[in-house]
Amino acid sequence: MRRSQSAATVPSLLMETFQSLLAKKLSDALANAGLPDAGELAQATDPRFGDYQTNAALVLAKQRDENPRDLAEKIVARLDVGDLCEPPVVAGVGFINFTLRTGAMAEKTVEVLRDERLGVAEERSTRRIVIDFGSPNVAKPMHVGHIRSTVVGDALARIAAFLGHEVVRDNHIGDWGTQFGMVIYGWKNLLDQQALQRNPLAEIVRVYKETNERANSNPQVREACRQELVKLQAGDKENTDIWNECVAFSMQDFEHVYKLLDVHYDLQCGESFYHARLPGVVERLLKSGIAEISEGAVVVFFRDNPELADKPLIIRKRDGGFNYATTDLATVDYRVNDLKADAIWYVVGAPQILHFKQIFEIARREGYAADLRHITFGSILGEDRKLMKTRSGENVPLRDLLDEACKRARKIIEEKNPHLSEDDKIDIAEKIGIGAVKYADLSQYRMTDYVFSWEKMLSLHGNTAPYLQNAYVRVRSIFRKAGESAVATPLWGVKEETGHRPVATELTLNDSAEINLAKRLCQFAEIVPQVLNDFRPNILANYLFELANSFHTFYEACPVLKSDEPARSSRLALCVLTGRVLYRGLDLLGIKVPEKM
RNA sequence: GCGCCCGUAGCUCAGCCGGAUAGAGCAACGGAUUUCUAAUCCGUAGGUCGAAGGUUCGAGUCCUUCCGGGCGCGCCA
Repeated sequence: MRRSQSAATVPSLLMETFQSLLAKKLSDALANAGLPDAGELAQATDPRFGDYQTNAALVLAKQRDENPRDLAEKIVARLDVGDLCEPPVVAGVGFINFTLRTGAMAEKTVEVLRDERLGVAEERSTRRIVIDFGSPNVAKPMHVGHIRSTVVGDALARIAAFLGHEVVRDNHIGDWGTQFGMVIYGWKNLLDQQALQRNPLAEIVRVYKETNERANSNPQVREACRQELVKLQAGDKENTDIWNECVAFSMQDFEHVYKLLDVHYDLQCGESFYHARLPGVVERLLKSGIAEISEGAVVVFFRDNPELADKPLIIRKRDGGFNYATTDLATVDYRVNDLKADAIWYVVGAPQILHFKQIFEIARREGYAADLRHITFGSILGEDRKLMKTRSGENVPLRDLLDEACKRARKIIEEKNPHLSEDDKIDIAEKIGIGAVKYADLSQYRMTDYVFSWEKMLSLHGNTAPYLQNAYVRVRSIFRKAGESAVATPLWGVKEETGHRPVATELTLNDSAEINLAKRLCQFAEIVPQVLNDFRPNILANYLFELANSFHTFYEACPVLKSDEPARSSRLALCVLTGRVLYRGLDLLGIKVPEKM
């Protein structure tokens, strides 16, 4: 039935959204009419149908083989919603439409304004969720391929945490692959110490690539690399030291990027962390009969699962080595048994769907109860609609990409607002540039491949970060202009997100732009929990875009500081709340706002 | 061969569990600036939702087949 009444989303605070209030009233009316709960109560699909609608009568009519409009009338007769909306009307084939009273909106807006959480309730049943995202590889620079995982994973983590879940952000770094044989061989034979001093990671990448080329054409080199890997895995001192240094250099590069992106991890348990646990995993699976020996390797078959029947999974190679799958199984075990995770979310690209199906299926057979989710996403494409690469056909380093974003943002700032101070320009360029890159990812459904375009993501028009940031800047500008006079009593104990306190105890909404804006502001609390429904940050992004749009319309139509009371105070309050919702909403997406731009 | 994902306006994309006459932005065209940032707003135009069947009160959404694109399928990660 209605999402707003499902166990996961019942508000635990006193404050409730219009949606949940109306859902309850509908539920009461249905009970009153001797009918079971049915259908859903949702925001209206079109303004012509009012603000909320329900299809309860349609669903019930089908179940009971009755006339939907008659049923709708029956339900409407028992609906007691006079405090919230105009009399509900039956429309179309049997929808019931609700139009909020302006007074109710004004009251609700004040409630939201008073609430530190902007009306967003914490989930009733919270869980410990390990979120696996980012996962760069050591000895390779982070590139565009990592950005979606990092940005989407971080946003989901922020949102889940805000909703009250206990979130563990885990960076599953690729620090133990077979590539290390080549890295170590290269380190020993090809390393240029001076180059290493200048740019460590670049030098490591260089020797890795060169070794790779040699290994491809020379079997002796390939064998030498394999030997280095064997030594490393056996704990050889020299190779372990080299490995440690490579990891440290790589981490420096990651940290630089994470600082720019404002991404933080609670845990960075890379693949090497699980190394010692791998034999145990294989033993356990063999013992339980889930795995078996086949052609010298240890393999899990899924014979009773039609989808996986012809897709076995190797967990120990014929040569005795372990692989990616073994590590992932050890990781599940650690997260469930040691970290006590109720859920694990893997924010990993779509190509690995099969792999995670296999892993999850094995976890299920082993009896792990945790809720395992593979949150997939599509690729970032270049203007040619092919996987985004540099001109020479290589992956685009993330550092370079982010630097260019800031550079381009800076250029626009120079054009639009040259009188800003140098410090401001640097700060704003970073917020706009990074924000634009992140928002481009988050504003789109994660499964769609999308075309990367500087021009589009940095545009001030349309669904972009700068457009949203500009709405916030306009709010701030009003308050800068207003100065202290706008900051009056009573104080509402609101956490300082914008630095300004509201100035009215009640709102008078007259202009349609004011009403629209207030309505949007009340919807924030209805939108945020929906994101986790199907892991879609773009739902929040789209909402914020519409909010910014409503605010810009309001801004054009309704002078704030120049208007007379009570409109002035009301409008100031709308501005405060818009600023706070934008700030908080963008923060949940991991995007910062500048004060000026 | 088998499996997964995608196909919506000229372009980039929304449209979650099936809801009413399919929506934005860009580009195009026409307006608005004695102003709290025009870095904006208002308006016009633009569609057989890849194709064909099916399920039902109702399908962009679910099922089947086909077409087109991407990805994946025993010792890489």
